[in-house]
Amino acid sequence: MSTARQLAPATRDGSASRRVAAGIREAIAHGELPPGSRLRQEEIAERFGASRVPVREALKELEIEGLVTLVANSGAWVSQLTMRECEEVYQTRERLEPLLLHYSAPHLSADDLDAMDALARAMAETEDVVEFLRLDREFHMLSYSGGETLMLGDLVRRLWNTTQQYRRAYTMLVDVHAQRIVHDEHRHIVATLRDGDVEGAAHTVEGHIRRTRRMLAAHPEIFTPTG
Amino acid sequence: MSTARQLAPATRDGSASRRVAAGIREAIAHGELPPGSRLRQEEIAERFGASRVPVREALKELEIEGLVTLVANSGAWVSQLTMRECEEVYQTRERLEPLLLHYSAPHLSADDLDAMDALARAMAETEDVVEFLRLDREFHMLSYSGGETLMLGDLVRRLWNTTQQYRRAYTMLVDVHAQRIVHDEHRHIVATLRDGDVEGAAHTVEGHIRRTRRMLAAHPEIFTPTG
DNA sequence: ATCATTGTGATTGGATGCAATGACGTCTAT
DNA sequence: ATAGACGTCATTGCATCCAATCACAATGAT
Repeated sequence: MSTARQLAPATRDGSASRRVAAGIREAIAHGELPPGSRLRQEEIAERFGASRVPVREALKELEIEGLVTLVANSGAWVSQLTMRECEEVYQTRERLEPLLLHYSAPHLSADDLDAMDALARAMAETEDVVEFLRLDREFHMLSYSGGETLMLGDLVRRLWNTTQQYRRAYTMLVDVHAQRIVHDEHRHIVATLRDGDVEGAAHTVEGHIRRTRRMLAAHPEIFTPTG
Repeated sequence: MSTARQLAPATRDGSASRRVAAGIREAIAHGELPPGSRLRQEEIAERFGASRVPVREALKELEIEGLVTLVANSGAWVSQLTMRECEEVYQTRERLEPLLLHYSAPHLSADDLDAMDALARAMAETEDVVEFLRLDREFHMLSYSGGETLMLGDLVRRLWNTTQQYRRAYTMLVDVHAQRIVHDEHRHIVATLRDGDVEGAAHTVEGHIRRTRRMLAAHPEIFTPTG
């Protein structure tokens, strides 16, 4: 009956809920679904050409990840972070990302480092906030791509996802060109990694995150009322 | 028709999947479901007096937590950790638990510290491995109970859950009385917390976890073939 | 006029049913 | 005898269906 269902023709490969979750995740990341947005099961189901069952599983998945807040018999909303909570995520990142870099660094190829360098350069030149954020994320994720970890990699990705909104809000607030120090840090990370100085790179990453945390803390207006 | 269903009489408060997840979690923690066990949806559904829908949501939840491994069109198994993966979890704990203690410590009451002391003493006296593990967990969780965190507390609890099996296997392997150093560390944690030396306590916790990690690494026979 | 109350509609939670996939055993051909 | 192909069965994935709960508005009482 439904035409939308025909577009997703019975793949039955167990990927429906995963596809829905990925779609919602992306919509949140892109700012299409800002924090506090209501998520109606039926609406989502229609959008992705699925029934409500995989949608519910996707929402569950996103809830555990912290991206979505579920209330029984009431509904689902895109999670909002207070400033305090955002700082918690950043402090967690400060501890985990240096560790993840230790896992990843030994397996990064020269090509990977070149690509990181290119991303850092592109960031310094772009004017577009969205592009800036995309490149930044890609830079760091590439630096972590060598680590074949059980959960650490996924965990860090989740932490990035939950704070993406506030990073965007902040970046849109300040001048992109005022972020010169970001580029210096990125170049320094690549340089130390080239030298095989993993500890140094990890230290820079930690400082990089800490500095960003403090920048965010200086702009409480980004956050929800109860900051 | 099913009698089991009558025992869970239509609470409809959205807690079915959560109850199922909690039940499976506990069964895994208690060793009733060892790593590698197959989890059949229908079987679980009957056991908890629910239909397969909440069971699937529970399995999804446990998969994200890392306790269960889901394979599309095939089934669900209790996750197995290699030694390398277990070490990753422990390294993650080494970084996160000191941070969590920083959140918690300022809100711990004198009563909490007394209770921790009592738990540490009880641990030193028990002969039972299961009791030993229960007390150990309670001791640490109590030390973290003051932290009103968004995700850090849950995260740490999850990390404990995924490695519980291997802690038990290790504890059963060695003599309980050989763990004197554990008790010293626990007393030291309580003492430093009483002094208000959070940094010192955090440092001890970090060392405590690191030492345990190395103890586990010395017993590769605990782990699954691909260690 | 304000507050409590009741009823209606929208939306979620959970149960059942059916199609599809995968595993396993059996049969056949070389 | 062994390897490959086929068919059956158990089990999962998803859609549909029904009941319970909640939000909100309209009504009535103080």
